[in-house]
Amino acid sequence: MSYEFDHLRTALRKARVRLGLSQRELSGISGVQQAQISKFENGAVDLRLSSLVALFRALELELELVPRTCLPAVQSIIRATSPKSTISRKLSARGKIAVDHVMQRLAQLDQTAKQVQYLQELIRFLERIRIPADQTKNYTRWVKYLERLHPAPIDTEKFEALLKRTEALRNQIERSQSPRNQSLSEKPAYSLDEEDGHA
Amino acid sequence: MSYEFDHLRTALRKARVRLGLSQRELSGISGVQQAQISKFENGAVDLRLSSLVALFRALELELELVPRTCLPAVQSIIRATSPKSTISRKLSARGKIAVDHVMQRLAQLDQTAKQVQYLQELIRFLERIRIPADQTKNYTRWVKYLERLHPAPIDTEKFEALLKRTEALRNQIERSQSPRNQSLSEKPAYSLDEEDGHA
DNA sequence: TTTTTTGACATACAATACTATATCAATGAC
DNA sequence: GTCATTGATATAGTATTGTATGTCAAAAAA
Repeated sequence: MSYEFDHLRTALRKARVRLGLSQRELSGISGVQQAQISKFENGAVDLRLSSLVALFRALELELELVPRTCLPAVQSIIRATSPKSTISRKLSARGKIAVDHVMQRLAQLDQTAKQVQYLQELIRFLERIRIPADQTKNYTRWVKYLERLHPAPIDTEKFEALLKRTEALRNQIERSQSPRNQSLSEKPAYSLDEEDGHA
Repeated sequence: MSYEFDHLRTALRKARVRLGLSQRELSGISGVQQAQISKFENGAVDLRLSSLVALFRALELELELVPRTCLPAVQSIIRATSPKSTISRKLSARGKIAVDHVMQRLAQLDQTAKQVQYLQELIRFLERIRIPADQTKNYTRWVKYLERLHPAPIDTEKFEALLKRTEALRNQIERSQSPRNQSLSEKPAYSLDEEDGHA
Protein backbone atom coordinates (compact mmCIF):
# COMPACT_ATOMS: atom_id res chain seq x y z
CA MET A 1 0.00 0.00 0.00
CA SER A 2 2.62 2.45 1.08
CA TYR A 3 0.98 5.76 1.82
CA GLU A 4 3.03 8.75 2.77
CA PHE A 5 3.56 7.71 6.34
CA ASP A 6 6.02 4.85 6.46
CA HIS A 7 7.60 7.36 8.71
CA LEU A 8 4.98 6.89 11.41
CA ARG A 9 4.65 3.16 10.84
CA THR A 10 8.29 2.50 11.54
CA ALA A 11 8.33 4.94 14.42
CA LEU A 12 5.51 3.03 16.06
CA ARG A 13 7.28 -0.29 15.76
CA LYS A 14 10.56 1.13 17.00
CA ALA A 15 8.96 2.75 20.01
CA ARG A 16 7.02 -0.38 20.86
CA VAL A 17 10.04 -2.66 20.55
CA ARG A 18 12.26 -0.33 22.50
CA LEU A 19 9.82 -0.51 25.37
CA GLY A 20 9.76 -4.28 25.20
CA LEU A 21 6.03 -4.32 24.53
CA SER A 22 4.43 -7.00 22.40
CA GLN A 23 1.64 -6.08 20.00
CA ARG A 24 -0.81 -7.73 22.34
CA GLU A 25 0.45 -5.74 25.31
CA LEU A 26 0.28 -2.50 23.38
CA SER A 27 -3.18 -3.51 22.30
CA GLY A 28 -4.17 -3.90 25.94
CA ILE A 29 -2.77 -0.53 26.91
CA SER A 30 -4.04 1.42 23.92
CA GLY A 31 -7.29 -0.34 23.23
CA VAL A 32 -6.40 -0.86 19.59
CA GLN A 33 -6.75 -4.44 18.34
CA GLN A 34 -3.56 -6.42 17.97
CA ALA A 35 -4.54 -7.26 14.40
CA GLN A 36 -4.77 -3.56 13.59
CA ILE A 37 -1.35 -2.92 15.09
CA SER A 38 0.17 -5.69 13.02
CA LYS A 39 -1.48 -4.39 9.85
CA PHE A 40 -0.43 -0.84 10.52
CA GLU A 41 3.17 -1.75 11.22
CA ASN A 42 3.17 -3.57 7.91
CA GLY A 43 1.50 -0.76 6.00
CA ALA A 44 -1.64 -2.78 5.34
CA VAL A 45 -4.09 -0.40 6.91
CA ASP A 46 -4.88 3.31 6.80
CA LEU A 47 -5.64 3.88 10.46
CA ARG A 48 -8.06 6.47 11.69
CA LEU A 49 -6.76 9.33 13.70
CA SER A 50 -8.39 8.14 16.91
CA SER A 51 -6.59 4.80 16.71
CA LEU A 52 -3.31 6.45 15.90
CA VAL A 53 -3.54 8.84 18.78
CA ALA A 54 -4.46 6.03 21.15
CA LEU A 55 -1.41 4.06 20.08
CA PHE A 56 1.00 6.92 20.32
CA ARG A 57 -0.34 8.11 23.64
CA ALA A 58 0.25 4.65 25.04
CA LEU A 59 3.86 4.98 23.93
CA GLU A 60 4.30 8.42 25.44
CA LEU A 61 4.49 9.99 22.01
CA GLU A 62 2.57 12.97 20.75
CA LEU A 63 1.49 13.71 17.21
CA GLU A 64 2.70 17.21 16.59
CA LEU A 65 2.20 19.49 13.61
CA VAL A 66 5.47 20.94 12.41
CA PRO A 67 5.90 23.59 9.72
CA ARG A 68 8.09 22.06 7.07
CA THR A 69 10.58 24.90 7.44
CA CYS A 70 11.44 23.96 10.97
CA LEU A 71 11.37 20.20 10.50
CA PRO A 72 15.17 19.89 10.62
CA ALA A 73 15.41 21.80 13.87
CA VAL A 74 12.63 19.77 15.45
CA GLN A 75 14.06 16.47 14.32
CA SER A 76 17.45 17.32 15.70
CA ILE A 77 15.88 18.10 19.06
CA ILE A 78 14.05 14.80 19.04
CA ARG A 79 17.21 12.95 18.17
CA ALA A 80 19.13 14.75 20.88
CA THR A 81 16.54 14.09 23.56
CA SER A 82 15.24 10.71 22.56
CA PRO A 83 17.66 8.38 24.35
CA LYS A 84 16.26 9.67 27.61
CA SER A 85 12.83 10.75 26.56
CA THR A 86 11.67 7.60 24.85
CA ILE A 87 11.67 5.62 28.05
CA SER A 88 8.16 4.48 28.65
CA ARG A 89 6.38 5.44 31.78
CA LYS A 90 4.22 2.40 31.08
CA LEU A 91 7.09 -0.01 31.20
CA SER A 92 8.85 1.72 33.99
CA ALA A 93 5.64 1.91 35.97
CA ARG A 94 4.94 -1.75 35.38
CA GLY A 95 8.52 -2.61 36.17
CA LYS A 96 8.51 -0.47 39.26
CA ILE A 97 5.35 -2.09 40.52
CA ALA A 98 6.76 -5.54 39.96
CA VAL A 99 9.97 -4.65 41.75
CA ASP A 100 8.12 -3.03 44.63
CA HIS A 101 5.92 -6.05 45.09
CA VAL A 102 8.86 -8.43 45.07
CA MET A 103 10.68 -6.23 47.56
CA GLN A 104 7.61 -6.36 49.79
CA ARG A 105 7.64 -10.14 49.57
CA LEU A 106 11.29 -10.17 50.46
CA ALA A 107 10.63 -7.91 53.40
CA GLN A 108 8.37 -10.61 54.81
CA LEU A 109 11.24 -13.08 54.83
CA ASP A 110 13.85 -13.41 57.51
CA GLN A 111 15.74 -10.14 57.38
CA THR A 112 18.74 -11.55 59.22
CA ALA A 113 19.44 -14.09 56.49
CA LYS A 114 22.49 -13.07 54.50
CA GLN A 115 20.96 -14.30 51.24
CA VAL A 116 17.88 -12.16 51.67
CA GLN A 117 19.95 -9.06 52.34
CA TYR A 118 22.14 -9.88 49.36
CA LEU A 119 19.17 -10.20 47.01
CA GLN A 120 17.67 -6.98 48.28
CA GLU A 121 20.92 -5.20 47.64
CA LEU A 122 21.16 -6.67 44.17
CA ILE A 123 17.70 -5.45 43.26
CA ARG A 124 18.29 -2.00 44.69
CA PHE A 125 21.44 -1.87 42.62
CA LEU A 126 19.59 -2.78 39.44
CA GLU A 127 16.99 -0.14 40.22
CA ARG A 128 19.66 2.50 40.39
CA ILE A 129 21.98 1.80 37.48
CA ARG A 130 21.88 2.55 33.79
CA ILE A 131 20.91 -0.45 31.70
CA PRO A 132 23.10 -0.57 28.58
CA ALA A 133 21.24 -0.75 25.30
CA ASP A 134 22.40 -4.27 24.48
CA GLN A 135 21.09 -5.51 27.81
CA THR A 136 17.55 -4.19 27.62
CA LYS A 137 16.30 -7.52 26.38
CA ASN A 138 17.77 -9.38 29.34
CA TYR A 139 16.51 -6.66 31.56
CA THR A 140 12.92 -6.74 30.35
CA ARG A 141 13.00 -10.50 30.58
CA TRP A 142 13.99 -10.20 34.21
CA VAL A 143 11.24 -7.66 34.84
CA LYS A 144 8.71 -10.01 33.32
CA TYR A 145 9.98 -12.73 35.56
CA LEU A 146 9.32 -10.50 38.55
CA GLU A 147 5.84 -9.75 37.27
CA ARG A 148 5.05 -13.43 37.12
CA LEU A 149 6.61 -13.98 40.49
CA HIS A 150 5.16 -11.34 42.70
CA PRO A 151 1.50 -12.43 43.05
CA ALA A 152 2.40 -15.64 44.88
CA PRO A 153 4.35 -15.96 48.14
CA ILE A 154 8.03 -16.63 47.68
CA ASP A 155 9.10 -20.04 48.93
CA THR A 156 12.67 -21.26 49.21
CA GLU A 157 12.71 -22.68 45.71
CA LYS A 158 11.43 -19.50 44.12
CA PHE A 159 13.78 -17.44 46.19
CA GLU A 160 16.79 -19.37 44.97
CA ALA A 161 15.66 -19.08 41.36
CA LEU A 162 15.10 -15.36 41.74
CA LEU A 163 18.46 -14.84 43.35
CA LYS A 164 20.13 -16.82 40.60
CA ARG A 165 18.43 -14.87 37.83
CA THR A 166 19.06 -11.54 39.41
CA GLU A 167 22.70 -12.31 39.97
CA ALA A 168 22.95 -13.51 36.37
CA LEU A 169 21.49 -10.26 35.08
CA ARG A 170 23.84 -8.18 37.21
CA ASN A 171 26.80 -10.18 35.91
CA GLN A 172 25.70 -9.87 32.29
CA ILE A 173 25.33 -6.15 32.63
CA GLU A 174 28.72 -5.79 34.27
CA ARG A 175 30.32 -7.95 31.63
CA SER A 176 28.78 -5.94 28.82
CA GLN A 177 30.04 -2.72 30.35
CA SER A 178 33.49 -3.62 31.57
CA PRO A 179 35.38 -3.70 28.25
CA ARG A 180 34.60 -0.06 27.67
CA ASN A 181 35.17 0.69 31.32
CA GLN A 182 31.98 2.69 31.62
CA SER A 183 30.71 3.62 35.01
CA LEU A 184 27.52 1.83 35.94
CA SER A 185 26.15 4.53 38.14
CA GLU A 186 25.63 7.12 35.43
CA LYS A 187 22.27 8.58 34.64
CA PRO A 188 19.98 5.84 33.42
CA ALA A 189 19.20 5.44 29.74
CA TYR A 190 16.73 2.78 30.55
CA SER A 191 15.76 2.34 34.13
CA LEU A 192 12.90 1.83 36.50
CA ASP A 193 12.90 5.09 38.32
CA GLU A 194 12.92 7.31 35.26
CA GLU A 195 10.55 10.21 35.63
CA ASP A 196 9.00 11.94 32.68
CA GLY A 197 9.46 15.67 32.62
CA HIS A 198 6.17 17.35 32.01
CA ALA A 199 7.80 20.66 32.87
CA MET B 1 -17.55 13.92 19.17
CA SER B 2 -14.43 15.35 20.65
CA TYR B 3 -11.63 12.85 20.34
CA GLU B 4 -8.21 13.61 21.65
CA PHE B 5 -7.21 15.76 18.73
CA ASP B 6 -8.96 19.09 18.90
CA HIS B 7 -5.38 20.11 18.77
CA LEU B 8 -5.02 19.07 15.14
CA ARG B 9 -8.50 20.21 14.17
CA THR B 10 -7.90 23.76 15.21
CA ALA B 11 -4.39 23.74 13.80
CA LEU B 12 -5.77 22.78 10.42
CA ARG B 13 -8.29 25.58 10.39
CA LYS B 14 -5.78 28.12 11.59
CA ALA B 15 -3.24 27.14 8.98
CA ARG B 16 -5.81 27.16 6.22
CA VAL B 17 -7.24 30.52 7.19
CA ARG B 18 -3.82 32.06 7.58
CA LEU B 19 -3.05 31.11 4.01
CA GLY B 20 -6.30 32.58 2.81
CA LEU B 21 -7.47 29.24 1.42
CA SER B 22 -11.12 28.30 1.34
CA GLN B 23 -12.15 24.77 2.17
CA ARG B 24 -12.86 24.20 -1.50
CA GLU B 25 -9.42 25.43 -2.50
CA LEU B 26 -7.73 23.26 0.08
CA SER B 27 -9.86 20.41 -1.18
CA GLY B 28 -8.54 21.01 -4.68
CA ILE B 29 -4.94 21.09 -3.53
CA SER B 30 -5.10 18.18 -1.13
CA GLY B 31 -7.61 15.96 -2.86
CA VAL B 32 -9.72 15.69 0.30
CA GLN B 33 -13.42 16.49 -0.13
CA GLN B 34 -14.57 19.88 1.04
CA ALA B 35 -17.31 18.20 3.07
CA GLN B 36 -14.70 16.15 4.89
CA ILE B 37 -12.66 19.23 5.65
CA SER B 38 -15.66 20.98 7.08
CA LYS B 39 -16.55 17.96 9.20
CA PHE B 40 -13.03 17.54 10.45
CA GLU B 41 -12.67 21.18 11.40
CA ASN B 42 -15.85 20.78 13.41
CA GLY B 43 -14.82 17.50 15.00
CA ALA B 44 -17.52 15.54 13.24
CA VAL B 45 -15.25 13.02 11.57
CA ASP B 46 -12.41 10.74 12.56
CA LEU B 47 -10.22 11.14 9.49
CA ARG B 48 -7.93 8.47 8.19
CA LEU B 49 -4.25 9.05 8.33
CA SER B 50 -3.96 9.34 4.56
CA SER B 51 -6.48 12.17 4.46
CA LEU B 52 -4.82 13.93 7.36
CA VAL B 53 -1.40 13.74 5.80
CA ALA B 54 -2.75 14.96 2.47
CA LEU B 55 -4.34 17.97 4.15
CA PHE B 56 -1.32 18.92 6.18
CA ARG B 57 1.09 18.38 3.32
CA ALA B 58 -0.95 20.81 1.27
CA LEU B 59 -0.45 23.34 4.05
CA GLU B 60 3.30 22.75 4.25
CA LEU B 61 2.93 21.08 7.61
CA GLU B 62 4.34 17.72 8.61
CA LEU B 63 2.90 15.30 11.11
CA GLU B 64 5.76 14.48 13.42
CA LEU B 65 6.03 12.06 16.30
CA VAL B 66 7.44 13.73 19.38
CA PRO B 67 8.38 12.02 22.65
CA ARG B 68 6.32 13.66 25.34
CA THR B 69 9.44 14.59 27.25
CA CYS B 70 10.67 16.90 24.55
CA LEU B 71 7.30 18.38 23.63
CA PRO B 72 8.03 21.72 25.32
CA ALA B 73 11.31 22.12 23.49
CA VAL B 74 9.73 21.27 20.16
CA GLN B 75 6.80 23.56 20.69
CA SER B 76 9.03 26.44 21.58
CA ILE B 77 10.96 25.94 18.37
CA ILE B 78 7.77 25.88 16.37
CA ARG B 79 6.54 29.04 18.04
CA ALA B 80 9.84 30.77 17.43
CA THR B 81 9.98 29.82 13.78
CA SER B 82 6.36 29.84 12.83
CA PRO B 83 5.80 33.49 11.86
CA LYS B 84 8.16 32.90 8.98
CA SER B 85 7.76 29.22 8.46
CA THR B 86 4.02 28.99 8.22
CA ILE B 87 3.93 30.96 5.00
CA SER B 88 2.50 28.73 2.35
CA ARG B 89 4.54 27.96 -0.68
CA LYS B 90 1.21 27.22 -2.33
CA LEU B 91 -0.14 30.67 -1.82
CA SER B 92 3.09 32.42 -2.49
CA ALA B 93 3.57 30.38 -5.64
CA ARG B 94 0.05 31.18 -6.80
CA GLY B 95 0.47 34.80 -5.84
CA LYS B 96 3.84 35.05 -7.47
CA ILE B 97 2.52 33.61 -10.71
CA ALA B 98 -0.37 36.04 -10.75
CA VAL B 99 1.91 38.99 -10.12
CA ASP B 100 4.39 37.85 -12.73
CA HIS B 101 1.68 37.50 -15.33
CA VAL B 102 0.26 40.91 -14.61
CA MET B 103 3.73 42.41 -14.76
CA GLN B 104 4.19 40.78 -18.15
CA ARG B 105 0.95 42.29 -19.33
CA LEU B 106 2.04 45.67 -18.09
CA ALA B 107 5.35 45.26 -19.90
CA GLN B 108 3.38 45.06 -23.14
CA LEU B 109 1.85 48.46 -22.53
CA ASP B 110 3.44 51.78 -23.33
CA GLN B 111 6.46 51.94 -21.06
CA THR B 112 6.79 55.70 -21.40
CA ALA B 113 3.40 56.29 -19.83
CA LYS B 114 3.77 57.65 -16.31
CA GLN B 115 0.78 55.67 -15.04
CA VAL B 116 2.22 52.38 -16.24
CA GLN B 117 5.54 53.07 -14.54
CA TYR B 118 3.73 54.10 -11.40
CA LEU B 119 1.70 50.91 -11.26
CA GLN B 120 4.78 48.79 -11.88
CA GLU B 121 6.54 50.51 -9.03
CA LEU B 122 3.58 50.02 -6.76
CA ILE B 123 3.47 46.30 -7.45
CA ARG B 124 7.20 45.91 -7.00
CA PHE B 125 6.83 47.69 -3.71
CA LEU B 126 4.08 45.33 -2.56
CA GLU B 127 6.20 42.39 -3.59
CA ARG B 128 9.02 43.57 -1.39
CA ILE B 129 7.37 44.68 1.81
CA ARG B 130 6.10 42.92 4.86
CA ILE B 131 2.33 42.56 4.93
CA PRO B 132 1.02 43.26 8.42
CA ALA B 133 -1.13 40.53 9.89
CA ASP B 134 -4.31 42.61 9.89
CA GLN B 135 -3.89 43.32 6.18
CA THR B 136 -3.51 39.78 4.94
CA LYS B 137 -7.17 39.62 4.05
CA ASN B 138 -6.97 42.72 1.90
CA TYR B 139 -3.75 41.43 0.48
CA THR B 140 -5.10 38.02 -0.51
CA ARG B 141 -8.13 39.72 -1.99
CA TRP B 142 -5.85 41.78 -4.14
CA VAL B 143 -3.89 38.69 -5.19
CA LYS B 144 -7.11 36.98 -6.18
CA TYR B 145 -8.01 40.03 -8.19
CA LEU B 146 -4.73 39.69 -10.06
CA GLU B 147 -5.43 36.03 -10.63
CA ARG B 148 -8.75 36.84 -12.24
CA LEU B 149 -7.19 39.65 -14.24
CA HIS B 150 -4.10 38.16 -15.77
CA PRO B 151 -5.50 35.74 -18.36
CA ALA B 152 -7.06 38.48 -20.46
CA PRO B 153 -5.29 41.47 -22.05
CA ILE B 154 -5.42 44.62 -19.99
CA ASP B 155 -7.43 47.41 -21.58
CA THR B 156 -7.62 50.96 -20.35
CA GLU B 157 -10.61 50.30 -18.14
CA LYS B 158 -9.03 47.30 -16.46
CA PHE B 159 -5.78 49.16 -16.08
CA GLU B 160 -7.46 51.99 -14.23
CA ALA B 161 -9.27 49.59 -11.94
CA LEU B 162 -6.09 47.71 -11.19
CA LEU B 163 -4.20 50.88 -10.47
CA LYS B 164 -6.96 52.06 -8.18
CA ARG B 165 -7.07 48.79 -6.25
CA THR B 166 -3.35 48.50 -5.97
CA GLU B 167 -3.03 52.06 -4.73
CA ALA B 168 -5.82 51.42 -2.26
CA LEU B 169 -4.07 48.38 -0.89
CA ARG B 170 -0.80 50.27 -0.54
CA ASN B 171 -2.59 53.02 1.32
CA GLN B 172 -4.39 50.65 3.62
CA ILE B 173 -1.15 48.92 4.50
CA GLU B 174 0.60 52.18 5.16
CA ARG B 175 -2.24 53.40 7.28
CA SER B 176 -2.27 50.24 9.33
CA GLN B 177 1.44 50.51 9.97
CA SER B 178 1.95 54.22 10.52
CA PRO B 179 0.58 54.57 14.06
CA ARG B 180 3.23 52.21 15.37
CA ASN B 181 5.78 53.78 13.07
CA GLN B 182 7.00 50.42 11.88
CA SER B 183 9.27 50.22 8.89
CA LEU B 184 7.60 48.68 5.87
CA SER B 185 10.72 47.27 4.34
CA GLU B 186 11.45 44.70 7.01
CA LYS B 187 11.66 41.01 6.33
CA PRO B 188 8.29 39.77 5.18
CA ALA B 189 5.99 37.83 7.47
CA TYR B 190 3.65 37.24 4.62
CA SER B 191 4.94 37.97 1.21
CA LEU B 192 5.12 36.70 -2.32
CA ASP B 193 8.79 36.03 -2.64
CA GLU B 194 9.20 34.04 0.54
CA GLU B 195 11.40 31.01 0.05
CA ASP B 196 11.11 27.94 2.23
CA GLY B 197 14.32 26.87 3.84
CA HIS B 198 14.82 23.19 3.39
CA ALA B 199 18.36 23.53 4.70
C1' DT C 1 10.42 -31.87 24.71
C1' DT C 2 6.45 -29.25 26.02
C1' DT C 3 4.33 -24.94 26.78
C1' DT C 4 4.03 -19.92 26.09
C1' DT C 5 4.66 -15.96 23.63
C1' DT C 6 4.76 -13.50 19.59
C1' DG C 7 3.51 -11.64 15.20
C1' DA C 8 1.03 -12.39 10.99
C1' DC C 9 -3.09 -13.55 9.03
C1' DA C 10 -8.24 -14.92 8.23
C1' DT C 11 -13.14 -14.29 8.50
C1' DA C 12 -17.62 -12.26 9.40
C1' DC C 13 -20.20 -8.41 10.90
C1' DA C 14 -20.86 -3.70 12.46
C1' DA C 15 -19.49 1.05 12.15
C1' DT C 16 -17.94 4.77 9.67
C1' DA C 17 -15.06 7.28 6.42
C1' DC C 18 -15.02 8.51 1.66
C1' DT C 19 -17.15 9.92 -2.84
C1' DA C 20 -20.09 12.54 -5.59
C1' DT C 21 -23.38 15.80 -5.55
C1' DA C 22 -26.50 19.08 -4.08
C1' DT C 23 -28.60 22.58 -1.15
C1' DC C 24 -28.73 26.62 1.78
C1' DA C 25 -27.79 30.83 4.46
C1' DA C 26 -24.52 34.34 5.16
C1' DT C 27 -21.22 37.28 3.47
C1' DG C 28 -19.10 40.25 0.43
C1' DA C 29 -17.97 41.96 -4.44
C1' DC C 30 -19.70 44.53 -8.23
C1' DG D 1 -29.95 44.37 -6.10
C1' DT D 2 -27.45 40.59 -8.30
C1' DC D 3 -24.03 37.28 -8.40
C1' DA D 4 -20.20 34.57 -6.62
C1' DT D 5 -17.98 32.68 -2.67
C1' DT D 6 -17.86 30.37 1.51
C1' DG D 7 -18.82 27.03 5.03
C1' DA D 8 -22.05 23.82 6.80
C1' DT D 9 -25.13 20.01 5.83
C1' DA D 10 -27.57 16.23 3.57
C1' DT D 11 -28.11 11.94 1.00
C1' DA D 12 -26.97 7.62 -1.16
C1' DG D 13 -23.78 4.30 -2.41
C1' DT D 14 -19.09 2.37 -1.84
C1' DA D 15 -14.89 1.13 0.43
C1' DT D 16 -12.40 0.48 4.43
C1' DT D 17 -11.65 0.39 9.15
C1' DG D 18 -12.76 -1.60 13.52
C1' DT D 19 -14.23 -5.62 16.38
C1' DA D 20 -14.30 -10.16 17.99
C1' DT D 21 -12.32 -14.39 17.25
C1' DG D 22 -9.47 -17.85 15.92
C1' DT D 23 -5.46 -20.11 13.64
C1' DC D 24 -0.72 -20.87 12.68
C1' DA D 25 4.40 -21.08 12.53
C1' DA D 26 8.47 -19.59 14.64
C1' DA D 27 10.91 -18.32 18.59
C1' DA D 28 11.65 -18.46 23.36
C1' DA D 29 10.91 -20.24 28.03
C1' DA D 30 10.07 -23.93 31.13
